[in-house]
Parts: sequence; C-alpha cells; structure tokens
Amino acid sequence: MKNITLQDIANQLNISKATISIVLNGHGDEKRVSKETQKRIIQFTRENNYRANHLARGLSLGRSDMIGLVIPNIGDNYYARIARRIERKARLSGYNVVFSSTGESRERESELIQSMLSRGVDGLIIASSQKNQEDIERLKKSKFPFVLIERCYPELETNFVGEDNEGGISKATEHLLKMGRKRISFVSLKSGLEAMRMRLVGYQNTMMHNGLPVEDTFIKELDYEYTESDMLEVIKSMAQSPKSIEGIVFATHFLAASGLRALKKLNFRIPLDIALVSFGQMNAFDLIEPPVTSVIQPVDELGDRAVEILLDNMGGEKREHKSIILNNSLEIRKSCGAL
Amino acid sequence: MKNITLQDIANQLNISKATISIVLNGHGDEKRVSKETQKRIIQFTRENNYRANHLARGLSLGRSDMIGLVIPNIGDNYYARIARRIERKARLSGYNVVFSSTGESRERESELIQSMLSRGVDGLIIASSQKNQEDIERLKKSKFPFVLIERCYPELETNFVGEDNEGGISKATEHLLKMGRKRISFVSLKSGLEAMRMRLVGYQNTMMHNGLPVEDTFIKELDYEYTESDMLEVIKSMAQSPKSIEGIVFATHFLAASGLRALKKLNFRIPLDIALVSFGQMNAFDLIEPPVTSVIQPVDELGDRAVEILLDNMGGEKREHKSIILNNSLEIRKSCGAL
DNA sequence: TATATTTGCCTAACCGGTTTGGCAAATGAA
DNA sequence: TTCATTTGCCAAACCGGTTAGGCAAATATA
Repeated sequence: MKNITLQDIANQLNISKATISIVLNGHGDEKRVSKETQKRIIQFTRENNYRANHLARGLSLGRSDMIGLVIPNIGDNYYARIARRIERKARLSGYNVVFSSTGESRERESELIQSMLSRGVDGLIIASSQKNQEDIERLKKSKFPFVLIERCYPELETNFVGEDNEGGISKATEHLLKMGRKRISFVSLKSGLEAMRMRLVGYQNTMMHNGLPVEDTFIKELDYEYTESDMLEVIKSMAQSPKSIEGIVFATHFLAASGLRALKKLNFRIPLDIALVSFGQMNAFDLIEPPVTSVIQPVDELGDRAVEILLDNMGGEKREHKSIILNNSLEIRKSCGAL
Repeated sequence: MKNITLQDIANQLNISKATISIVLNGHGDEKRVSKETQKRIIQFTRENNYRANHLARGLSLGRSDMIGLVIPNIGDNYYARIARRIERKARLSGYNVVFSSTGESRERESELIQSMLSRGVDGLIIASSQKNQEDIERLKKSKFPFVLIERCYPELETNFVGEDNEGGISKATEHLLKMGRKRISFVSLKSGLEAMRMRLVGYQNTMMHNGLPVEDTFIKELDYEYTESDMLEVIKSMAQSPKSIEGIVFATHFLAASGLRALKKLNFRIPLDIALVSFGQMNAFDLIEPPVTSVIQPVDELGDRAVEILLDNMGGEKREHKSIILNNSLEIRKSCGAL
C-alpha cells in the first residue's frame, strides 16, 4: 500500500516537511508561506492523492479523531439504530467510530474500555452493563470525556442521555387502564439495570395512583437468558390464577415478542382476553394481529445528543455534567383494545 | 488521562526503553534479558496498569490492529447482525472494528474507504454500494487485504463472501409452486445490485423450469426510496389485472413488510387470496398472522467467514482470491398456505 | 548607507513505541 | 594471564506527522 508521506513530498518539491505540514493544515497564511509555495504544495498533494497518516498525526497531536462506542450488542436493533446515528453525527465532525459489544459482561466491558483508551480514542459513549462502576469512576476522575447512554450509575454524576423509563411505562399502563383493564401485570428482566428499575417503578406508581393494588404475583422478572418455556410458564401462572390478569406491560420489545408467542400458543385472544403493551418496538409490530401498542424510544435523538455532549466535552474545559432524559411516546395500536 | 509510557517505566526502573519493550513483547528470553529484570518489568507494568499506546505502536509497526467495516447502514438489522459477528470474531484475534455507513452512496463509500486507509486499518470488509468499482480495483491492485461481502463486482476477482441468492429465491419460488400457486410475481428493488439481479434470475429460472410463463407484468422493481403508496400501487396493479396473481416473492424483508401492509390495507386474505415469501427475515415475522415464510440468510457464517479470509490475507502472502457462496435455508410458515 | 523589520522557509525536537547493532562486563577456554 | 565467548543491556534511528524557534534574504526605515 505504501502511502505517500510528507517526506516524499518534501523531497519532490524541495520544500521542508514542516512547511508542507503547515500549509496542509491551513496555517499557510498565518505562518507566512508564500501563495506560490502554497499552491505548489496543494497541487502536488492533490495530484498525488496524498492522505496524512492518521496514526502519526494522532501520536503527534495526542488525539485520534476516533470515538469509542461500547454497547451490549450491536446486533440488537435498538443499539444498532443508536449506533447509526452516532456514527453519522460523529462523521460530520470528522470522527470515526470504533465499536465493541460487551455482551453485558463486566469483564469484557472493562477490557474494552481499556482497549479503547489505549487506542487513543478521544471520547467514549458507553451503554454500560451497570456492573462496572469502577471503570466509569476512574474515567470520571481522570476527566476523560465520555457520555453514558441508556444505562446510568445513579450514584455517579456523569454525562448521561437516557429516556423517561418511568414516564414511558406510565403512559403504557395508563393506556391499558383507560381501555378498561384493571388487573395488569408487568413482565420484566432480572437485570439490575436502572432502566428496568425505573420501568417497574413507573408501573407500580401508575397502579397506585389509580387506586389499584400492586400484587406481587403480577410482577414477573425473568432471567436474562430466559427461554420461551420460561415465558410460557410466566404467562400461564398469571392467566390461570384465580384472579386472572387482563393486561400485560412488557418491559422490552424482546419480552413482548416472546410474550406474544406464548399467548398465541396458549390460545389467548388479544386483546379480548389479555391486552398488552410493549416498551420498545420491533420493525413488524404493526403487522402483527392485532398490531402491538408500544412505547417508541427516541433512539435518533439519543444518539444525536450523546455525540453533541461528547464533542462539547472533548472540546471545551467546562466540566459540568449534562444529564438528559428524553421523552418517549406511545404508539397506540389494537393490542390494547378497540381504538 | 496522561497514560504511563515506556519512558516513564524506564526512568523509574533505570532500565532502557528498548529492554522494556522487548520484554513486554515477549522477546525477553530470545533477546537474553535476565529473568530477574524481566520479572521487575512485568511486575511494575502490572502494578501501574501500563497499556501501550496503540497509535505509537501502530506507527512504528506499520499496522493498527484495526479492521475497517464499510456497510450501507449499520441501523439495518441485517448488517447489524453481520457486524456483531465480525466484531466478535475480530476481537478474538486482537482486532478492533471501525465501522462506517455509506448510505449506498458512491461518494461516501469512496471517502470512507480512503479515510479508513489513512487511519491505517490493516484490512477492510466491505458491503459495497456496487457503484465504486474504481476504489475496489485500486485496493486490489495495491494488494491491500480486503473482503467483499454480500455485494460483489462480477468483473473483479476478489475475496468475496456472499450467499446463494439465486438458490434462495428458487427455494422460495419452488415452495409457492408446490403449494399450488402458479401465477407468482416477483417484487424487488431497482438497485443495480448483483444480489438483486441473481434473485431475479432465480425467480425467472424457477418459473421457466416449471413450464410457467414469466410475464413482465409480474416482475416489479421499486425505486430504492419507494413509499408505502408505491407498494400499494404495485400490489393493486398485479392483483387486479385480468389474470390476478396467486403468490408473491419479495426480494427483501423490508419489501415483504411493506408488501404485507399493502395487502392488509387492500383486504387480501393471506394465503387464501395471495401467498407470499420473503427473502430475508425480520424478528417478528413468526408473529404475523399468518407467519411469514422466509429465506433465512446465513448472517453469522457470513461474518465469520469474512473475518477468517481477511485475517488469512493479512497474515500470509498467498494471494489467491477466495469466493464463498453460503447456503441459505427456507423457514416455512403459513403465509404460503397450510402446512 | 546602516540598521530595523518583515518575509519565507527550515532545523530540530517531540509524540511513544520497535528494533538493529554494539558495547562493557562476566565467564570460559587456552 | 590472555584472548574468545557469552551475557545483559543500552543508544540511537525510525515510523510520519506537528510545531516552536530561528536564520537568511528582502524590504523598509532612518
């Protein structure tokens, strides 16, 4: 591949490396390089398709123009969409994005963050496993620019862009109530994630504010690696209890999807027997019969804001932490009853 | 952040940079550094959590341990899943992945490839827009290691991992035929993509081999930025023609999804009035009523093989080009008729 | 004409690693 | 005791950029 280097140009043009570097970085005028010399340099680099070696540049400048993205799983549509936005916005400011999936593992997350740092990324955007307070704290102490997304450490004051988990679930639950359901259950994940906790809180508060009992048997938290049959059991147990449920709020789109599979397998009629809402959506939720009401997550804005805050932090010296909670909206469809 | 450097260690330990570098790279024995010195170095780096600066390392070594991934859109579930695999496999060999989305634009693709090269990536995996033969050819000439995925340039002999587009569509079409449908249409994208061409060929050949006429009016190619109403028109025109269709093969999962929307809006009964198959799947295709029969694309294997070939190329000197066509399978569901 | 200022560019150090060649001390052989 | 080897480590160049400081020639000022 052997790319052309500054030295090559210097030799060809009989101009020093320094001058060329100065001109190419646009400091030609301020450093008083004659117009003519500038022209010669520019032209030569154009003709020979010169592209600076980013490694050398980065080493010298102490920055890499790269942003690191650490997420649980790029294969998950939710993170993929965020990643797309982040990449897009970052590119517009001249940054490339390196990404890594942690698979929710603390060790890997820690390792990946270290690896990114030694790579010299200029900033990090992290959807943490939330089991890694240590590293995040270290980042914070070292004043390294980073933004947490989706997953935050409540005890740590950091930059953060998340969404209104409590409010979203509230909207969902309220809607079920409005449609006449009272015995509503909440199916979530046993994850230790703050987002999940807030969703649970949202459910509980909404029920209480509406004067409805929050029964323990109506709150189900599945294991992270739950199987379809686990879900089947959960649905069965709630639907066949003496006071059977009339509605379910699913805390994630994956849960909603497997919940639907279970409900269909058990021959429940939706929404007649059981109505349901999903927090988060899937591409084909509108095609399911009945179409699934879901909380629409503000992925695009989330990605955009994360990059904005990060760039801001990477640039200036101001060190207040920005925490942004984005609104989500409810896309109402028939899975909760007639419209 | 100010990371600790080799020089820092050298100062602390009163050992030269060179020796430390040698030890840390595991050449201590062969370069006859005493066990004791080695131990001192190792211990110090452990205690002080030393991490080599990848930029410096890369500059010196002429490699970056990074792989560039250039795809149309990381937000698309298909590419996201491939990316996940690629990242996973690359990580296991010590590589990180930088990605960029081209949005199918030739200019951006070209720009991104250049940017990756100047970043010093050691290899590239590209799902090309197929409008950029020039750059790919240049890569090839310069013997830079790269692998094309999904999208290939038929005129260029390069490393390539794709799937059996023709065979996949054949399986899909055959299945519709087996279910008793004869008047089958093919809905695809006007894209100029080789994959799309092969899918069309697969459809045409299957029809011909079964002694069925391939009518022009049954082949529809929508614009890349088609709207729901475009799709509505397409379906309407085919279903209301004097010889109305009995089945549709959709060339992509997105087409299938919007096709379904149109079919539902027009009150067609699936599969009674019209049966359908999708090339490629969506997460919730099994939840739709009726569940959608689809060609399952070998994304995991595709990602794995691409990385394998790339690593192979980056390592050795052998320069034969590997072209792999992966098999896909048909997931049969009710959208084609009773099982 | 002598001195001050400006113009235009270059030299050299630096970023933080890797690697080649070699030197001094320790050990072995004669 | 003398010379040859081996052992253990280091100095310095290099990768390809950036940048502070400086120098000579050209021009301006007195």
